[in-house]
Amino acid sequence: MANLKQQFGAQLKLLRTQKGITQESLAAQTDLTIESISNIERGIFGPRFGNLEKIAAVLNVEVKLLFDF
Amino acid sequence: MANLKQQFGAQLKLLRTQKGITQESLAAQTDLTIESISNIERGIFGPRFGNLEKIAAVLNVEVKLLFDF
DNA sequence: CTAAAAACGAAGTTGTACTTGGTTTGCTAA
DNA sequence: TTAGCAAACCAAGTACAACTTCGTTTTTAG
Repeated sequence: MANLKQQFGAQLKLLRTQKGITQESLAAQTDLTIESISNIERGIFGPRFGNLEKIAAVLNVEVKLLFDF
Repeated sequence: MANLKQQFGAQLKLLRTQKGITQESLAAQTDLTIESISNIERGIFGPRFGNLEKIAAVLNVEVKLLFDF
């Protein structure tokens, strides 16, 4: 896989779906839009540190797991 | 420790010093300024994904190790 | 003692994360 | 078929945190 954003996005999608959470639900709980979640998962852009923290919290995983690929 | 930026910064400083690399050298190799490296290590701000990738490459570590705390 | 390394502050710039609005596709089931 | 949900996708604009620049001070190491 090409770059870090794409690898991160794929890992996020994997963890999110494993937990049975929709993009819409994740978006609501992180104060992001569903489009932003979609863009992050597709590797269009990577989240800022503040949002990275929020995402990990909602998924109830350590941040490093999001980079474990 | 308070937030993700601070934890990340501390981990970066630890890994950098362990490898005997100066902030100036890391800055040069990542195309960042020494002040930016300093700010990242002190938790003032977190790096963007592109720079995160560069930093890990210079330190010759996987990105997840920078979040391993 | 000294020189290098790094902290610190303030103020400005810029890249990109993020939004908004809308369309489209894929899936599942009634 | 149709309805409805989840998510991909696209273009264009905004916002803000990352990043810079310049200068000074403090800490650390030799």
